[in-house]
Amino acid sequence: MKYTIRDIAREANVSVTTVSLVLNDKPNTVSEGTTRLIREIAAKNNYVPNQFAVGLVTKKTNTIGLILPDIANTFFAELARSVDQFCTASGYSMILSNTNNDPVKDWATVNLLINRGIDGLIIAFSQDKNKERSSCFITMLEDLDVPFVALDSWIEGLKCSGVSIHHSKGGMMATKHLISLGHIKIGCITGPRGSYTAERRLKGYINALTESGIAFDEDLVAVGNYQFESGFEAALHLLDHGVTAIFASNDLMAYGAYQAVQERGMKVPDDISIVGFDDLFFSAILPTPLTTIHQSISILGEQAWNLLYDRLKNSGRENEYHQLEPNLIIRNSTKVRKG
Amino acid sequence: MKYTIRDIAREANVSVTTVSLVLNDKPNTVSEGTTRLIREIAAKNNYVPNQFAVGLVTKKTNTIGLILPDIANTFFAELARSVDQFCTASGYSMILSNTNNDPVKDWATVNLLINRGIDGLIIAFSQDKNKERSSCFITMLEDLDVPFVALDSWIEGLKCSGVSIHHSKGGMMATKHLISLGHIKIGCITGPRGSYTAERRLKGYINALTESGIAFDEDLVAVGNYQFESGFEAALHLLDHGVTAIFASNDLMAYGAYQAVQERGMKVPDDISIVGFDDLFFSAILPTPLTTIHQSISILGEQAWNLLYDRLKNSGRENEYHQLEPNLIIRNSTKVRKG
DNA sequence: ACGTTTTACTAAAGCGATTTACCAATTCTA
DNA sequence: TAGAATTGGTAAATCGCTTTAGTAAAACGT
Repeated sequence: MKYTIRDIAREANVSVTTVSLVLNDKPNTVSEGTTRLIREIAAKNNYVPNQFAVGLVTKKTNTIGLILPDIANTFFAELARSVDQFCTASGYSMILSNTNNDPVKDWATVNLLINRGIDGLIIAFSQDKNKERSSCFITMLEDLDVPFVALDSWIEGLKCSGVSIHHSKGGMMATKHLISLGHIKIGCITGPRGSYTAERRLKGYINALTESGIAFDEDLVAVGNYQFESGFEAALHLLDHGVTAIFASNDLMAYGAYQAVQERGMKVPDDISIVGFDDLFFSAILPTPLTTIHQSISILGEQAWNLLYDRLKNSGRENEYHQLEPNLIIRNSTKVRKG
Repeated sequence: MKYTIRDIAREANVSVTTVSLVLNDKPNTVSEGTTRLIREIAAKNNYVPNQFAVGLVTKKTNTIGLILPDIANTFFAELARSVDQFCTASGYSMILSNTNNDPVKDWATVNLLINRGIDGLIIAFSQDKNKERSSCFITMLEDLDVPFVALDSWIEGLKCSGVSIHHSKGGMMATKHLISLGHIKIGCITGPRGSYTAERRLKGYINALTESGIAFDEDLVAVGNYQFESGFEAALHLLDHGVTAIFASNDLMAYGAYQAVQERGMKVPDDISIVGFDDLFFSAILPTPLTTIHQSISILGEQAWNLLYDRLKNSGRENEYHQLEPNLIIRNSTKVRKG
C-alpha cells in the first residue's frame, strides 16, 4: 500500500529505529555507509513519514493555522502568501481559513483548527462591536494551549504577541500630508465600526487635525466597510459636504473615491486629493497613481511567522508586540489645494 | 494530561471499544443506559478525540488540500475563497498551498499534503515545459489513492475530473471581437510557454485569425508570465511591430499593456484596443474599463468542490471534465480601428 | 591481557484511537 | 426444551512512527 519506514528498514536490512534516527537527524552512531544507504532508499522511494503516526508520538503536526477575514482582499491574499512562504521554508504547512469578517466564525474557526491539531495560530481578527463576546473570546484565547500571534489587527485587552503596522501613525501621516498641501476640509472614510485597524487609523486622522489646529468635524467622517463600493458611497457623501481632500482607510475604498469624484464631474488630484492606506499593487499602476501609506506585507508576514516560530520552539517567551513604521508614498493623487 | 477515550472507559466502567462504538454512532448493541452514561461523561469532560490517533486508523481527516500557483494573484485568491466557502459549508477544512508556479513544488506539495492526511485534493497546476517530468507526475497522480480534481488548468494526458473555463473559446471570442472592429494586425500576449491555460487561449487566438482569413504571424505573439510587468514588456514589443490591437491572456498583463501604450504616447482605445481575460474586479473600475473575457470564479470553485465531494462520498465515479462558457464583457478598451 | 569506551545497531514499549473477532447471558422460537 | 437469535458487552490487533534502554563486537588504554 503505502511506503513506510518499515519498508525502508527491510530494504536496508536494518531496524526501523536506525532508519528513524537517521532520517530525523537524531544523535546517533550509525555508520556513514548505512546512513547513506538509508537516505538513498528513502529518496528513491519518495518516502514521506505519515504525519498521524509522527503526530501521535510527538504531539506535533508541523502545521499552523492562519485565520483571515477576507482572503479575496489583495492585502490579505498577499499576507497569506507571505506567511505561507516563510512557514513552508521552516518545514511547516499552513491551514488557511477565511472568516468573511464574521467574529463568530473567528471563534468557531479557532476551535476547529485546534481540534485539527495545529501547533500554532496566526490570526487577523474580524471586527467585533460586541464587547461581551470579545471578552469571552479573549478568555478563551488566553487559555489556549497552543501559541498564537495577532496579525494586522488586535482585540482590545488581549494579552498576546503580534505584529501590525502602526495604524494610527499611518493615519496621521496621511492626514498631515494633506494638511501640508493646504487642505483644511479633509474627509475621512473609515473602515467598519468596531474594527481595530479602522479605529486606529481614524485616531491618527483626528490627531493630525488636532495637532494642526483644525477642528474635528464629525460630518467629515464617513463609515465604510473596506470594500470598493462602500468607498464610493462614502466619498459621495463627503463630496456633498464640500471636502477638498479625502483620506481613505484603505486603498480599495480610495479607488471607490476616485470613482465618486469622476461621477461628480471632478478630477483627482486637481479638484480633490485622495490618499489611501495599504499600497496595494494596483495603486501604483493606476493612471493616476495613488498616494498612500505603504505597508510592507512581506515583512508583516515574516515577523508574524518569526514570533510564532519563537514560541513554537521556545514556549516560555514573553509577549512582544511589534509595530511597523508606516511609509508615506507620494504619487499623483494628491496636490496643493486649488485657489 | 489530555482526556482520552481510556479515561472515559475507566469512568464509565466499560471498555474503550464500547466507548468508541457509542461515540462514533457505529452499529452496536450497547444498552441505552450505558450509552447515555458514556455520552454524559464525554460531554462533561469536553472530550475531543485525538485526530492523529483517529487519522492513523481511519485515514480520514475531513480536510482537503488546495494547491494554487499564485495566491497573490486576485484570480486565484478569489478561487481560494470560493473553494473554502463551499468546503467549509460541507464540514471540511482546507489546507492551502502556494507553489509559486513551480512544477517541482506541485509534486512536493502533493506528497506533503497526502502525508498530512488530506482526504482529497483540488489542484491548479503550474505550467511545465518538461514533458518527461510531466508524465512522471501524471503517473504519480493517477496512482494516488485520494481523489483529486483539476481546477482551471490541466496536464496534457492526465485522466481526471476537472473544471475550467473553455480557454480556447475565450481566446477566440476575444480575438473575434477585435476582428469585428476592423483590426487586422492583432498582437497576442500569451502566458508562459508550457502553461496549459496559456496554450489554449493562444489556440483560440490563432483559430479566430485563421477562420477570418487573417494570416497568423509569429511575430505578433509575445510571451509573458501572467504578471503585470511582463505584459508591459510584451506590449512594448508588439507595439514596435505595429499592432492596432492586443489580446492579453490575462487581465494583469492587459494592465501592463495599458501602461506600455501610455509609455508610447498613445491612447487606449483610440490608438490601440486591448482585451483581457479573467475579468478581475479591477478591470471594471479602471478609468478606461477593460473589455475582457469574464470567468465566473465562484462557479469554478463551486464545481470543483462538487466534483471532489462526489468522489469523496462515492469513490466509484467516472471522470467528468466541465468547461464553463466564456463571456465577453465589452467595456471601453476596445474600439473600431482608426482610419 | 583485561577492563573500559566507543561503535553500530536493535527490541520493544508506547502514542490514542478503530475494528475485528469473539464471548456469556438472556430471550425467542418451533 | 433444545437450539437459534439477540443483547451487552470485551480483548487484542493494528495504524506508522519515536524513543528508551539495551547489546554485541571492536577498539582503546595502561
